[in-house]
Parts: sequence; structure tokens; C-alpha cells
Amino acid sequence: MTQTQDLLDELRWRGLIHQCTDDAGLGKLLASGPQSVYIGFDPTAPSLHVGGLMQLMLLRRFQQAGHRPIALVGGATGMIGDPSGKSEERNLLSTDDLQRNVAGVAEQMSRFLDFDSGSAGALLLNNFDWMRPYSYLEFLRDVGKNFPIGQMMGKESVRSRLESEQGLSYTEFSYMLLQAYDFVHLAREHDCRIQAGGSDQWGNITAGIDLGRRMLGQPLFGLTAPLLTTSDGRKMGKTESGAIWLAADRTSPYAFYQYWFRVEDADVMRCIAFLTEIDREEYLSLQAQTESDPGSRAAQKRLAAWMTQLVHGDAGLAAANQASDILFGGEIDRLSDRELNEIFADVPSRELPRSALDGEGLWVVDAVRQGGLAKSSGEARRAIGDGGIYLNNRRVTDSNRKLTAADLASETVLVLRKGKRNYALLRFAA
RNA sequence: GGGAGGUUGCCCGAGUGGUUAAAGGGGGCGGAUUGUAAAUCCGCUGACUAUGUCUACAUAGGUUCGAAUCCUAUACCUCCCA
Repeated sequence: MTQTQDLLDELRWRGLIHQCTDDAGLGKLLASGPQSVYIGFDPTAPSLHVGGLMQLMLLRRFQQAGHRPIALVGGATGMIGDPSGKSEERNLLSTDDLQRNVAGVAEQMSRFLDFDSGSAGALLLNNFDWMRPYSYLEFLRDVGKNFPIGQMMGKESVRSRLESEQGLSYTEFSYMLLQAYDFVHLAREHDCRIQAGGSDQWGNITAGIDLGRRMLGQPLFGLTAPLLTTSDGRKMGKTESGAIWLAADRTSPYAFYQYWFRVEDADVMRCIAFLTEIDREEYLSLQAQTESDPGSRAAQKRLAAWMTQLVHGDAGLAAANQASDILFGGEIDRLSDRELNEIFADVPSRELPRSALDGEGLWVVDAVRQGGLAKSSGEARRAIGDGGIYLNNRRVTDSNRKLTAADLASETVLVLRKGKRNYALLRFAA
């Protein structure tokens, strides 16, 4: 089966293999026929963000090579909280929140994985289903018995927390038992012998492998991918205003597109390798272009288009493109409320009475303040003096300017901007 | 318990009776340049429709024509001696 070799080669050139418990063994297993591979997802929110996307793409690559991906949402483990990579004890989510999150995340996954194509069809499982009926006593006898405390204490996730001032509760300490048991459960019920995950999952994965050896006497395999970080070590997918989500109502297609478009040169190729299915040939040519002609942002454009298309579809990509053209193009004029609302879906807006535009009109300084682009009129005046305020993308030079209905960009909306990309809308409905 | 010093704007930090809304730096925000980058350079950075007024240098009083600057009390911080 050459596909398997292709898969591992693919993962390798993309830099997606951080650690593997048994390189040779895994290669042999994958070559022996279609396998099941599982990755766990934390249902901390009703939508996945960029971090989860990385894992989804990994599963997707396995599926495309003919294997069966299992996406495991942690309805049970999410109640406990994984201490890996966390410096503080987590707040526990309520059962209701969890169920809502699980449902939301499951819905999103269907866009990346094929859930109905027979033997390679992806599975979506929730560990709440098998953990709920498991009694504490039975669990301690069956599973807990197989965990030497010494080994548990040696895990990085435990050690670092014990050394910190935060400490670690018994609940979080027990987390790895649950995840380890998940692996055993999947091995038993779904013949799943491979667990993948981010490199921060290494400890949990190996715990599962150990447990599999003890409980099933069966070798299991683990594979971790590097974390998606920027060249200076920060996690990708975060902005000052929060995470980049996959859900359109949390991060608009435009904002999503812009996030990737603005990735730094030093990071863009890694993003393409990790998150897209752009092939090696094109990858190399984009890399060359980034080096020889960084100004064209060819790699960023390709990345942004690819990602937006996958996550938000053709329509989403078209909307993002249109929005980008308008926002970074010339004046905003003669648009409809509908178009503006789509383009500025995640821009703060403020409702004002239509009458404010009557007569003398609305003082531009007030408008800037009302739109939240300045905290005081003094600040607004200064910004105008600095040439940093734009009305419908046209610079405002006179701080005494009054705005009237003639200044509206559409039927009822007026677009203000401060600096390069801080937009605010004023709506004059009735 | 006794003694010494400190508390300045978002942060650091000058300022020891008179243009001090308070030097300088950092951060932030704009602008130019640029690639919607980095670096660099420039401007702004208490409030008020504003050649002026008001509010501000831990808090509350006081001295003075005039106080961040002097005095008194209070709070907090640092150091030293018990």
C-alpha cells in the first residue's frame, strides 16, 4: 500500500511529526491496512478555534490516506480539565454548557471529515457515553490499579504544576487516567490503535499506551504534532481581541481571512505546511516567492484563501475578498445596508437617532466619540488633527465638520475609521 | 516597640515655593515610508466646541499673593535597630 508511505512522507515534510512512540512499528501498522486514528477535542466552547483546526486537519490527512478518523469530544474529560500546559487549575464547566459545546463542535467537524463513507467514514464519539455509567469504585479497581503513582508524578504536566504555587487538585491529577482509559476503550471497541495530538498531549498519550499494555496486552501507538506557534514562540490563532474561531458568528469570514493574510513572513510557510493541503511543489514555489518578493505576500494570500474557503466555503471566501477590497480600497460609497452589514459583521456599531443628522448635523468629533474610536472629544480632535480619522474611508481634515444625511455610506450607515483598520459604524435607523 | 527614607500622570522616573498640565524614557495612539510586514523617522498622549476655564503630583487640613515643592495629621510601602 503505497498510500501509507505517502501519508508518513507527507506528514514528515510538513513537519507534522513531533514525536512518535514507535516509528517503525507505526509504519508497519499503517501499511498493514486501514487503521483507526483518534484525537481528542476539548469542548471548552461551542466552536473550535485555530488550535483545534490543526488536529482536525491531521485527522483529515489520515482519512484521505484511507484510514478511519475518530474525533473524540471530551464530554467527560472536559468536566475534569486537562492540566497539560495549563498553569492554573481550571474552572469546571457545567454539564449543560458542556453538552451545548459538544453539539456545536460536532457540527463543525462535519465540514472537515467525511462521516459517511463506509469503512473509512469518520466517527464522532463522546467519552461521556462510556464514562457516565462507569462507577468510581469500578474505575479505581479496573483502571486506577494500573497507574503507579511514581510514574504519574514524573509526567511533565503534573510536575510543573506541583512545582508551581498553584498546585494541582486531585481532580486534575486524575485527568490522565480518564484520557488513558479512553484510548483503551477505543482500542477495545473500535480497534483503534493510534492516538495523535498536539505535543502537549504526549504525557496523556503515553499514559494510554501503558494502560493498553497492562489491560489489553496490546501495543498501541502515539503520534504528536508540534504546536502551532509563531516564530517568537506565541500560540497562533490568538489576537488581542481573542481567539480566532471557526464559527462565522464568532469570527466573521472577513476577520478570519484577514488573520491569515496578516501572518508574518516568518510564520506563513509553517501555517501552510501544518494547516493546508497545498502540495509540496506549490509550497516550495510559494516559499521561493516569499523570499524573493515578500511584498507580494503571495504565500499569505494563498494561505488566507485556502483556509477561508475550507472553513467558510466559496461564499465565505467571496465575502472576505469583497470586504478586503472595499476596506483597503478607496472610498466607501453607494453601498447598501446589507452589504455594509456583511462586510462589517464584527465591527462595533452604535445606534443614533436619525434626527441627529438633521439641521446643522452631527459634529464629527462627537461622531468619533460616539463610535468609540476616542474616549473624549479632546482625543477625537487630536486624532483628526493627526490625519487619523476617516469618514467612509475619506480622510477628515476639518474638526469642525458637521455630518448630515449626505454623508451616509448606505441608506442608514456611516463608516468611521481611525488609523489603518479600526472601524466603527454609526447607524441612523429611525 | 524605636529610628530613617519614600508615595509624582498608563508604567518607570526627574522635579525641593513662582509660565509646571509637570523634564526624560517606556508603553499606547496617529502620520510618513512600506508589503494591510519589520525596522526607521515625525507628531500626539488630563478634561471641556478650548488663544481660555477646570481637574491633577498618596489622603485631609494648614502656611503663603502663590505649593508637586514648606508645616501638621492619616494611610500605605521600603530599610535599619530591638
